[in-house]
Amino acid sequence: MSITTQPRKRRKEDRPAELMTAALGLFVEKGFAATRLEDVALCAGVSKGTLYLYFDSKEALFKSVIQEGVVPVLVEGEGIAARHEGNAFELLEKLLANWWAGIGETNFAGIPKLMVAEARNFPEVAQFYYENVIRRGRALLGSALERGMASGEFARLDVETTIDVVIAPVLMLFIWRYSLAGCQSTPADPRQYMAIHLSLLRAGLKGSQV
Amino acid sequence: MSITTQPRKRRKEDRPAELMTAALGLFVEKGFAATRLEDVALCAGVSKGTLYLYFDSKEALFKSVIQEGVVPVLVEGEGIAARHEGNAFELLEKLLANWWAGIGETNFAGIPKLMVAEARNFPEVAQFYYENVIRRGRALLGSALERGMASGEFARLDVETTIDVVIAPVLMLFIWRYSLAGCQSTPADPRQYMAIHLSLLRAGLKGSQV
Amino acid sequence: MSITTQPRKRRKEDRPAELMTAALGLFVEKGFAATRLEDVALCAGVSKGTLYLYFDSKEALFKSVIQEGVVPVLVEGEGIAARHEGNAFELLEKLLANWWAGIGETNFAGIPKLMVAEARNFPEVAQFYYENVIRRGRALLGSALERGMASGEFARLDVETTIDVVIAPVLMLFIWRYSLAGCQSTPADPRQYMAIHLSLLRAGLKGSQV
Amino acid sequence: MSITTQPRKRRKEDRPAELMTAALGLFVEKGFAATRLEDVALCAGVSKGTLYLYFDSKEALFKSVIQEGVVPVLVEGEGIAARHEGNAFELLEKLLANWWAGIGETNFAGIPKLMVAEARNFPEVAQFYYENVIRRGRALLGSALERGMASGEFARLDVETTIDVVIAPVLMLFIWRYSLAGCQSTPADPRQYMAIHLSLLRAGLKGSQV
DNA sequence: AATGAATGAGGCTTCATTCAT
DNA sequence: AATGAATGAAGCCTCATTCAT
Repeated sequence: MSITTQPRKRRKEDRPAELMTAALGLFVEKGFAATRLEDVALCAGVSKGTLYLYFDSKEALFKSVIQEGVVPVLVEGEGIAARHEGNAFELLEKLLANWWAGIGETNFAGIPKLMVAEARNFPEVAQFYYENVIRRGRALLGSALERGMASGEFARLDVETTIDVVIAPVLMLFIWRYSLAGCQSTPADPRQYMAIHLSLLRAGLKGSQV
Repeated sequence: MSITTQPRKRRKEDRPAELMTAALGLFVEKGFAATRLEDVALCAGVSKGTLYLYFDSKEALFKSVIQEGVVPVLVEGEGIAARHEGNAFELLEKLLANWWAGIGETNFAGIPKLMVAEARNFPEVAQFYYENVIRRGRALLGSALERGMASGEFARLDVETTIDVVIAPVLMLFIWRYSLAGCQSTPADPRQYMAIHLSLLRAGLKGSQV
Repeated sequence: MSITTQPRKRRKEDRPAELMTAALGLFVEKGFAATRLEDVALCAGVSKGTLYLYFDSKEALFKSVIQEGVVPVLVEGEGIAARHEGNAFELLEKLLANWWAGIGETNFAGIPKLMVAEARNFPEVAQFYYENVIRRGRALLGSALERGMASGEFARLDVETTIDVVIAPVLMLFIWRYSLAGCQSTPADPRQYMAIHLSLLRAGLKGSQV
Repeated sequence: MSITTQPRKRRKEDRPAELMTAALGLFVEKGFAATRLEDVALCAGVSKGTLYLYFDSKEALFKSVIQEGVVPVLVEGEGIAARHEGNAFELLEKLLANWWAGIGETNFAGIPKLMVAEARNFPEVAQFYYENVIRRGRALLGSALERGMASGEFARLDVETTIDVVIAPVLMLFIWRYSLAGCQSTPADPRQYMAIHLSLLRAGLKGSQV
């Protein structure tokens, strides 16, 4: 009939996402252990018990947050790579920009910090994250680097390690934002940070020919 | 006069350091919240109560671990910079190599991960860390970059942001080691990682003249 | 007119009985506290909320299970006693056999265990059970014993206490079945158990004359 | 020095026993689920946390209560049987009297009720109880019965089942005391109850010869 | 009549902290 | 200085109960 939001029915379907959003916000803010489920519930506007209608335990909630939160972001990047036709460095730029834009505006940007902090306490989750996010993201970057090396646009370097070096400053950008940002220890202007990172890469990766 | 001189006396003086070493190991392994003081004590071979003879609280222990653990490392770097006479990039190389060598072999390398994970839960400690480690380390790097820019060896870039970009891969190297290393998601060969980082920097920072 | 007459209507009237049957099964299996209403509902094929349409609370359900479940069984025994014409021991045999047969095949046999376990937590229910089941059952047995003592068939013993002794092995038979039966700690052959009990009674109760 | 009870040291050794005594009292009174650890602690004069210095969990406490509480009682009985020289029925009398006296004065008498109520919820404990208490107790009784049957003092009956019948009234005596005693549904005079039980047995077991 | 999502009180358990020895 | 038994606040989790649909 009207737009009035059948509050009951709609809730049922949206609840898990609402809860995971609330949980993500607190997990990236305080870490897993220091986050109280009561606060997650409060933050989502429900009671403590409601969490257990959708998640078996605090740990299960944590896993879900990680597992649901990050995979979609990579799909977009894979699409960009598939459609790209210009040179390799332009692809790199696009990928990094997209990654930064797509994640950087949301709390998903806090997941790297969260994984870094909790990987050892949740080996299963770390394994999942490695298989489904890290490995896939690296493959994406690696294909761009190899494209450039094949065409002579980039110098020949060890690809795997170059991926590490290329990706590290972007990860740190996100990590800083969720850790020491309060101490003004973070790049004041992320755009400039990315620009310099890319300018270093442009010159640093350059191969023998154009 | 044997080598085992006054084992008692020595013990007493070493206690705080022993406790901090044990604590560091567990903190960087499991994080602050997930570390139990009982395990710290066990690890140091003392009883739980003994910890409180030397530290007022778990948080005080944490602060001490951070505060005592990292400052000394910087002094060495400052000495290197003061004595250096070659070109700026060689200084950069020395500083990064020294930092990596001096910290990389010990659990101090886990402190960046620890700070990243706990900065928001312990703003005071983060502030201390920022003032005494980050700011000082950045000043060190910044002076090397400025030296190179002044001489025309490096291109002119925003110094503060360039520091971020230069330092990020080194920080990530340490962070990886204490988080996802178990998933083989860490650079297999740190030396090569550092080499590529430096090679990218060498070309990327290069200014108009030598 | 088929046999499946008005399935709706019938359902409605049977609900309480269905729920009580489900509850009895779980109560005698796990005890009152360890039985979850959700499981009772599941077991009866309804939702949790439906239970509250018929019973005010878990305790009310418990009371109903006890109260509805056992009284009918005694009526039959009272009828047997009223109609009996032979000697006292034959009546005893009939009563015990009937009791065992009438209860032993259903989950009602679990009620003694249930009452034993929960009597102290639910004094009201215990009181009800005592007034309506125990007292009545004892009166039945007592009249048989007194009949035998009056005729000289049985020796003169304290009637109340003799009732206890006569009834205890039968109660234990039921209790065992619902507790340690899994450990093969229960009489393997209830029929033989009852036979021996009766044979001991026959000789033990015997008075000066037949 | 003096009798003054080094409260600290002595405590350490006595605590488990104190806690188990308190727990036994509440378990037999209210059952496992309905007993709150806070009450156990209160009852033992300690705090909630102290329980966990000695027992891993509520269930572990339960197991300990059962396991520590009952075995010693059987040893005495086995000694009596070994030393007995009279006829079989006198041995039976001694065993039952000893069992009743040794257990009947303490809360251990509540353990049969406890096991009956919880056996299905704690199969491990039930198994332990069966192996270490029931089986052993039955062996004891069985040897007395067999001695009597061999000498012709007792009639030949199925031994295992006869054990059940002999033991059931004693078990019920204890069970009653911890369940429906409040309803005056328990034998008013346990001594008379035992006397009648034994008198029924004496006549009922009697064999062809004396 | 029936549902099942939501609630929140209550219990088990952990662990930083204290203190008598 | 050192111990380790004891504490109790705090958090996770369960489940009887409610109520809008």
